[in-house]
Amino acid sequence: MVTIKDLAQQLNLHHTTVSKALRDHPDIKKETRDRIKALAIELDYHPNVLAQSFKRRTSNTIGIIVPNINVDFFSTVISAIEDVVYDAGYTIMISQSNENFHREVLNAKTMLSNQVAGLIISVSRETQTAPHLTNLKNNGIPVVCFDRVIADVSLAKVVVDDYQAAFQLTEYLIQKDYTTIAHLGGPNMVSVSVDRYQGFIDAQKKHALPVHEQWIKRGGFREADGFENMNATLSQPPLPRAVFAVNDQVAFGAYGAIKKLGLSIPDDIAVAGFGNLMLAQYMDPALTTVAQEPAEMGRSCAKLMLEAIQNPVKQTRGKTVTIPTRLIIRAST
Amino acid sequence: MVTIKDLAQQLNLHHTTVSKALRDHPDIKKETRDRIKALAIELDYHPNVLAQSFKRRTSNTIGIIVPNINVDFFSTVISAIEDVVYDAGYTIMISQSNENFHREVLNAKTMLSNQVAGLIISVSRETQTAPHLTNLKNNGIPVVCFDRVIADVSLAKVVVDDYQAAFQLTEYLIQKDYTTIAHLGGPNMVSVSVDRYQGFIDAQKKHALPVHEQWIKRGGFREADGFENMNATLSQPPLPRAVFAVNDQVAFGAYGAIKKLGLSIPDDIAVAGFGNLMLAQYMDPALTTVAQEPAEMGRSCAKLMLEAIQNPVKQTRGKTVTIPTRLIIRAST
DNA sequence: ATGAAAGCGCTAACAA
DNA sequence: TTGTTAGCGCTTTCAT
Repeated sequence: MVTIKDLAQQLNLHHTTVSKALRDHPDIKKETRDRIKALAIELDYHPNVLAQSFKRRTSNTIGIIVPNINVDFFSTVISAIEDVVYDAGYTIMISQSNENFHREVLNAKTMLSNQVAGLIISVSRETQTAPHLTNLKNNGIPVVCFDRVIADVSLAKVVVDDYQAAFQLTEYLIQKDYTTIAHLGGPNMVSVSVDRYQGFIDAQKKHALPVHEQWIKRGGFREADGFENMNATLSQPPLPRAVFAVNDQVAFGAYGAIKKLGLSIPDDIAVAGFGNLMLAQYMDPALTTVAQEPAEMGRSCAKLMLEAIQNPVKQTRGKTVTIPTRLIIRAST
Repeated sequence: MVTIKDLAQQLNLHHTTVSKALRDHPDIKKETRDRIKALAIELDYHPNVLAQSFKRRTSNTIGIIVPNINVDFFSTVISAIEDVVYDAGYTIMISQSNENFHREVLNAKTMLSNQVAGLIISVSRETQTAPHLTNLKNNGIPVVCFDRVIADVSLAKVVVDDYQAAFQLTEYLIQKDYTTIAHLGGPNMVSVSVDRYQGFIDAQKKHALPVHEQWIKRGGFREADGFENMNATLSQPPLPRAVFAVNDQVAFGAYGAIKKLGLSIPDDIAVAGFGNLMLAQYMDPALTTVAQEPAEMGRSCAKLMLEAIQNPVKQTRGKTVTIPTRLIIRAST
């Protein structure tokens, strides 16, 4: 690998001169600068970014931690983040928590050790406190949480208004005359589960509908969880007229359980999800759901991060951006 | 951020002693080592990985370049890579070429500048030569290509036998008595397009079926490309009895075009894809396709890379790993 | 306009 | 067993 010293030697200059020239420092006169740059190209010089970052005590890398890359929502967010930060000269470093708090803490440590310029994270379902994140903040590294967030005022956040979206969706169901509605919820302590659940409850209260405990289930975010919980619901009459699932995967699981009994969607039981996975439109029947605009979330995360990096003082403390959702009505309701 | 010098000072030791102790160097006696480690934990010391990598002249980062993270196939591969290399102490740095050769070259340069320990790449559809990759090789950085590869003997590769899989799928169609088969192909110069096409052709030749030029289309990898090319095929009678699409997305586009005319799949025209996206099983009718085992590909890429890093001499030059495929027969044929 | 000196945090070779 | 010296490639400050 050719270094600035190699360039300097060949041109009988000092390496500091070369360093300045390559960065267009006004000290160096145009002619010298041109000679240096020409040789740099000729010898295929690449700056050692590690050395630069080391010296600057911060890198051009933005860390991202998600439960799993291989989830449409997360990969779309990440893709959008990369698109934006790339244009600003940053690269992204990714790790997966695999929904494991301990691993998430290790990931955060690695990000710190790697002197990332900032961290964008959607926390694992086990994560309930944020010392590993505030630790980064305390070391001057801005943190942006998205989607699944932690209630900590010092962290910037990009979220959808899960409560509002769930409220709106539930009202729509009620207005369609589905007055008995079951809920297939997510894990207890995850912010999105809680907020969607609360929106669901409050919409029913607003319309003076009784909430039936036996129609409220909790579980995971996966198809299998939806299948299992829907089976449980179906085995305890009376049956609800509609089901609101915490996300689309869970709704797909519910489809399986309902169809297995030979019941019709939506004639016997209507189903609504949350997230608008690509699959949702192709299901039979197509699934009513809430679009979350993950690309928009990613862009917001990236912008917020770049802002925080450029503004290390105020660091957009606790700033929260809410991305609008869209109710998408399809044949399943 | 606390450094080894801080630790050294507090313990009245030299920082090199601390450095050795933290790395369990046998020079340092157990008692001193324990004192040092205890203080390191107490002060929440984190090694500056950038400084370490800078010194070692290589990082613990493995670069990944893909056309787009937000494609189920790629995100699954990446997820598997991360799982494997994480256990070996590596992190991953990702960038997207967005199917653009120029950007891919820049990405590769960035990876080089960042002193990545290795690069794993699936090339853009515009990429036909590999100087940017051999350049990395020449700088001692191992390169592993996967799925979409470049014919260059010096690069390690992880692929599926696209030719063989397409051949097998085509034979299956023929054996089902679909004797007139159209092809919705991918871009001209991409390895997977070419190989799948050739398998398709050769299987027909083997069974002495004539190949009709008007049933061979070329295009992109997206749903819209499939829709467009299928429309073109449908507008020029006679119609084929079956269609083999270069991938599942293109097959989905074909579904749209066929259904729009009120034709039935598979009664009027059978459809087969390639890739086994999650969607494929949910389509109506469920899509016959070829499973590619992306997670398996990812694990192979990671293993090959770790091997190459540990073995910088032979560097697994041009070694090729072929991942088996599975023909998945569903209702669309 | 250019050069010299110093140092970022760490490790390796050598000295005590 | 511990300490000293030197240097990775780069940038910043100060001298020439």
